[in-house]
Amino acid sequence: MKRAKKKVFTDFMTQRGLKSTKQRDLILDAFLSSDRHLSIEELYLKIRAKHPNIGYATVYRTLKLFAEAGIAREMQFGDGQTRYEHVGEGEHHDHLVCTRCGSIEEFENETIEQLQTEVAASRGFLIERHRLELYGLCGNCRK
Amino acid sequence: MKRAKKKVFTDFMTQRGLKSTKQRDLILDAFLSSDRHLSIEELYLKIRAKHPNIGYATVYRTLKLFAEAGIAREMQFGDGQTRYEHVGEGEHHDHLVCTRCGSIEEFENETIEQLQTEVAASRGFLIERHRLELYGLCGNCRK
DNA sequence: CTCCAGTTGAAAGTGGATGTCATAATAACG
DNA sequence: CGTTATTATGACATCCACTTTCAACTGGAG
Repeated sequence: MKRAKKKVFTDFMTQRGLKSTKQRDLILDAFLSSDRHLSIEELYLKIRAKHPNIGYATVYRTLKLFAEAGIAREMQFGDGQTRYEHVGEGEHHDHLVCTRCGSIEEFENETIEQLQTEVAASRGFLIERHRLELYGLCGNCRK
Repeated sequence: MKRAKKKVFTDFMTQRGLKSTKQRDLILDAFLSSDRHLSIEELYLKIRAKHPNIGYATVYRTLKLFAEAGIAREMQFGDGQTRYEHVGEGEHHDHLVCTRCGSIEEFENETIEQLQTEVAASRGFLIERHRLELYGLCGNCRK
């Protein structure tokens, strides 16, 4: 899976005539081996710990590249920071965001997706993408 | 309906010991008589057209007040601006956002809400609020 | 090895939101 | 009605999370 995404990214780079660099390899590794939903800042600090001479702008630009390459997706959960999540082949999921501890779980529900399509169709609306987030208390925080 | 919201707001102001001012009245009128989902900037410009000596900060602060009073709600649709929508008594709805013309329609679907609750329950998650947005092309823009 | 297009990191720039503060306006009181 | 204690306003400054700029620095094709 990591391998697969690395391949997707190198192919993307080749196809666009972009270069492979130490920094990009580092950032890709850090991204793939991280929890999902890290912000630029978080990933930057994480990498920075081991490689103090990497710039914020590079992390920023590289994450954008990941998004273009289709291995990452930008998300906003209302905390004022853009977060990047991993994207698998055509996979989609929605989120449960804990308002206390900030943890983010994922879920999928085919029936909901189906209903969304119906609602849209009844308005003549063509869905390109959607976002569904449930905010509240996660199991841990309810105790 | 406008009357009702005005009352809610004046009650809120009284209860909090806040003053009634020309500016607040103006902004409230403009807000209530506007399309839904205006950004601060949009409402500011709209008011500014008739009343050139009103400040952006006043609009900003007043909208925050509306939100606290419960007659408005802050929303983010990913265009980098905070938008304020009208809120009725305990009412809730989701959004269809056109990625071409930017128009925003609303819809409600009880079944989807129900399914959300079930998904959350199965994870031990307690929903406080949610957001569901469908992005795509509206009827007009598909033509 | 050379050379050039692509990269990097530091620093400056942006845009929207938010804070500051002297001045102005409200509303309660005398 | 004036006075006065607050509260509100508006111009401006600041913050913050990106986003762009640019001179110095590679990667890799030839």
